[in-house]
Amino acid sequence: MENLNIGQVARRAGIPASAIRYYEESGLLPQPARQSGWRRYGPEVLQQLLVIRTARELGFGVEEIRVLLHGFPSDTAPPARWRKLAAEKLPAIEAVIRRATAMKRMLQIGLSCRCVQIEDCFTEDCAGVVQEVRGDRKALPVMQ
Amino acid sequence: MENLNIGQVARRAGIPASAIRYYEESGLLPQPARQSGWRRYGPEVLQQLLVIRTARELGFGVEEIRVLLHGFPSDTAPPARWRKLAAEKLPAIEAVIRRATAMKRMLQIGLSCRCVQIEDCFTEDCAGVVQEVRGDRKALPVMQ
DNA sequence: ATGGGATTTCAAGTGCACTTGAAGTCAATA
DNA sequence: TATTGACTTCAAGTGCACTTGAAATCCCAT
Repeated sequence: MENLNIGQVARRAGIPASAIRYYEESGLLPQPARQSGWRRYGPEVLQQLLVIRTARELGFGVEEIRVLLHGFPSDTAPPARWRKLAAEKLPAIEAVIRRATAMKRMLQIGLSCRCVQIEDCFTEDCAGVVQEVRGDRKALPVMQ
Repeated sequence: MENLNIGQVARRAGIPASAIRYYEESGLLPQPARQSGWRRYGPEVLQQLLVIRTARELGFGVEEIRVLLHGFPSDTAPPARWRKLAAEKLPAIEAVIRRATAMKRMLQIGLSCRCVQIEDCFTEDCAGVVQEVRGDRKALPVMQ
């Protein structure tokens, strides 16, 4: 009642069991207790999977998440981990926010477009929208 | 002087020539003029690639971008395309913005964490941060 | 006219994040 | 006790977005 097997965890977390095993294999999740071979999870795994899912949906790779959770020397206290992670990741996250906001504006500006052909959107009335939205031409750190 | 071959386009757009060919093959870019086999591009391709790159960096898939640019019946005027795209994509983009903003706050909250072990961040002082940041547990449309 | 670099096509390879399949084991129910 | 469904491992497969390699062709400078 207190412990869950992988199927129950999968259902509650909204993540396939196969992905949970993959996360464990990738070092994102600690190895759970076993009962005659079956994985038994405590409730904290749901919180951990929530963190993992949030980070994945934001575009963090599995390896990056591993570093966040377990990639520091074990004597590194959480505050130091958070500082390092924040220093590394805040710029990328802010770039994501900027670009998504830009894309949103692009769509909204498109709503008032009066072009006759879609090609015109690149050369006429809508021209400048992309530039306006994304002034730079330089590569942005693709957070993917 | 007015027309560019693929290498020059690649350099100016910051996109590998191989990717430009791939975009053409995928129907994102129209087939350019040819001079004895070589692709010759007009300057508008840079604008088009800028749109493509912006969309890609925001997480749109190649197929989605194809639909935006060329996936409508040819008698569909741009305003209708924009409306359809906005209706379909604004929610996803807004979700990205919400989650990225949440992740940013999570990192910032982490900066004031006083946990002794990283596991504590899931159970003690930092607890609730993820929930606070990502109230729901339901699947969000993963925009990748 | 010749060598070097840019380009062509086509097929195959890559990396990530999983997913699927096979063959076997375990737990709960009839 | 027998079946059914959930679970196990391990290897292989998948989908996306490109990238790389090979062999041929083309442009330009010497």
